[in-house]
Amino acid sequence: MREEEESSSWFAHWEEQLPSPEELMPLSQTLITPDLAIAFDIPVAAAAAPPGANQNPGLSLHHPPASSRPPPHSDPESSDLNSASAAAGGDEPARTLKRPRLVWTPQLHKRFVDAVAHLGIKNAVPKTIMQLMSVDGLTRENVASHLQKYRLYLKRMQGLSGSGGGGGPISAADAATDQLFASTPVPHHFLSRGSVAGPEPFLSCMPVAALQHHQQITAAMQQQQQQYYHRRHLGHYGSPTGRGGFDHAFQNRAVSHSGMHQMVGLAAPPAMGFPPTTLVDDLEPAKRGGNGERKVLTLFPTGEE
DNA sequence: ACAATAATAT
DNA sequence: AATATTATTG
Repeated sequence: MREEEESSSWFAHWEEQLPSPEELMPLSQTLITPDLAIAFDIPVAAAAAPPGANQNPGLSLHHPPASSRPPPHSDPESSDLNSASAAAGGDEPARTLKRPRLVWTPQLHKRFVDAVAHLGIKNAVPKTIMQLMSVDGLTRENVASHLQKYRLYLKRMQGLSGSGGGGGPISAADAATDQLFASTPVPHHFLSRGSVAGPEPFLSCMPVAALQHHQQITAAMQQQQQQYYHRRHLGHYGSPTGRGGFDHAFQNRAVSHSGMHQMVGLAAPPAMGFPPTTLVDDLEPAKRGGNGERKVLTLFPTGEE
């Protein structure tokens, strides 16, 4: 039982373990790739920003595959990385930087489904869903993209559920694809074909608002986290359950690799049914062959479900 | 001008 | 395969 104490204290002092920004700065330069250095515009010349006072809301992550070189001007000017042309210390950084891919964890998806369920298919549109989820850092496009896929999933389900006689063999690919979706119970009426489902008697008129102000803060934190630790792969514990069993890959809290996982606890007003959530950098789901290092963001549920 | 959806790209 | 991004439409 003493373990319980330890487990509860694993986060008690997480702050103390955090190195100062100044401490990390030099390290970052060493660890991060030149690309990242450019993208992040490491403020070598700029005063290090203390936690809580981020220099800028910009998120960035340079993408590796040099395929995205939008500049129509035929001048990559790639040779210049120290300079000032990009953004010298402390000033508004490039706003054209990309954020890392969002990873839809089962928890995050749960929130998504929850929101959709409460809104009703009718009103379940990206913007609204996003707001209801109140997950900072989550963008409308993130939701839209996921929603698109989710709809396909639902269609698929309907298709093989109503059709008589099993005409549509579910390809193996599909099964694998739906792992995420399978992890969350799909509200009955979702599958109801042919008609809409009104909004649940639940939160009918929820003053959804005032939730998007944390975005900048967390966004910055995400950025820092990305700079901070260089995680390759911690190994995974979730057993590859052959089927719909998402073995919570979230036990990483037990990992004692010198890992620096940080959790950002953001206090936010319990506007709607669910407590707000924050994005946190976590371990990656595991990859099989061929997937190099990919920086991603995952969501860690601050509240339980 | 904005938001949603569809289609396509990475 | 999973997301992002772009294009199209309402």
